[in-house]
Amino acid sequence: MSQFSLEGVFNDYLESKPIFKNKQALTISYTPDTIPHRENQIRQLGIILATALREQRPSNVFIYGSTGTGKTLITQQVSSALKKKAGELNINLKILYVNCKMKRVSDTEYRLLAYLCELSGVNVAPTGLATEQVYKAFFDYISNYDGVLIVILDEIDELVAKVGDTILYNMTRINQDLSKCKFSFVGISNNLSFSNELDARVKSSLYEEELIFPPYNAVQLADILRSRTDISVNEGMIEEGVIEKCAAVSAQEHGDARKALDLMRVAGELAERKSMEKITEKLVDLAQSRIDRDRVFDAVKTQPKQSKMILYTIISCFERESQNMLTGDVYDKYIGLCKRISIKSITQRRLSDIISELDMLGIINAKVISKGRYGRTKEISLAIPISTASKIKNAIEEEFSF
DNA sequence: AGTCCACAGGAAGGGCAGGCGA
DNA sequence: TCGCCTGCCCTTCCTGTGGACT
Repeated sequence: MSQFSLEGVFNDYLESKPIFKNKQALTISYTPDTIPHRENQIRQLGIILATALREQRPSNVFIYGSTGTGKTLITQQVSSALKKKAGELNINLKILYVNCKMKRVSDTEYRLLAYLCELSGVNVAPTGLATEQVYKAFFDYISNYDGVLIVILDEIDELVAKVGDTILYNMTRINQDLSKCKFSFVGISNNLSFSNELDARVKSSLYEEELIFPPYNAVQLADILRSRTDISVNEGMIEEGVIEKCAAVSAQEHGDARKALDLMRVAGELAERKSMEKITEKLVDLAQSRIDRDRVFDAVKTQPKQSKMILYTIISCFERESQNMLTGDVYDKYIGLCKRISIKSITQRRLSDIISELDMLGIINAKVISKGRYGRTKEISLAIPISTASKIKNAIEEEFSF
């Protein structure tokens, strides 16, 4: 048996030249001092919100642009600058930021209101009360607040998809009953056609001002990457062409700066792990498949048991036959599996919903097709490489030990 | 042109768990 | 402890549908 030496692993690591000097600067939680190619948006948002510095109500703003175009970053930067200035001028300004995509924050109207109450320092039970009561608690707080209050709802499209737009309607009406508080509202959305889904009344009040964040192109992404790698990666650790490659890959994915930063960070981590001297283009490829795989694993992990069983069924069939399946086929196979391992099965109606959910997560592709006389159904295929799918299948097998 | 299949997917509601106030 | 509320996962019942077949 060969002798494994942990001491050796540590020494190798310590002897190799570190790739990063400040890895944090390549994560989304990092707020840089300057944001390249967004000067215009920063100025526009600043002008709109500056009204607060005269203790007047800023217009409601709606911001939209694809993922990783700097919407959140810029909104946060402008808000903190505004708060600082308001502090200097002794102006009462409160900004409540909510990311509607966060689980257990805005899955329901109730939870969002409870979260807003929590941010405002109002004590509200996380469940158990009538929604009306939580509305009242929040509105009471606002009516008594003497100053400017700005609520920022990030990923507002997710909120509306989950709970509808009633809550937005109620929020936009708040101002009519306020005397002391100046209340305004910033909505941020990834979905460019989001406004079409809104009630006309909500739209007219929410869209007092509109800001658009166009996707970054490859050249701009390379600039952003350079400014971040300057502070995060040690000099000479990036092979020529790597920054351009990360930028090009991300530019193809709707000009997503977040993706570019992730690629660079993961490629750097891989280089450190492999004790390599530089981040190479090959590592960027590897990083990309690693990121895709992790995303899928995380999505599957949080699914309920029956979703996992259905995904298991689909993957098993693909391993055997590697051809597209129909809803009916999946259901038959799923029932067979449930019988074999003696678990309770769900109905085909529910299975149909779960298939749509797995489709939305990007794990499978489910397309509604008509086979004429032979009915309408969904054609299902895997949206991830079969090697990743097999790993997921093994993880599910282990979890339920069958 | 009408029929018919195999579902899709909306609506309503059941059952259970978790959490709260009285 | 009890009643009440919400969230989640699920069922039942139902209507709608695209296009091959007759």
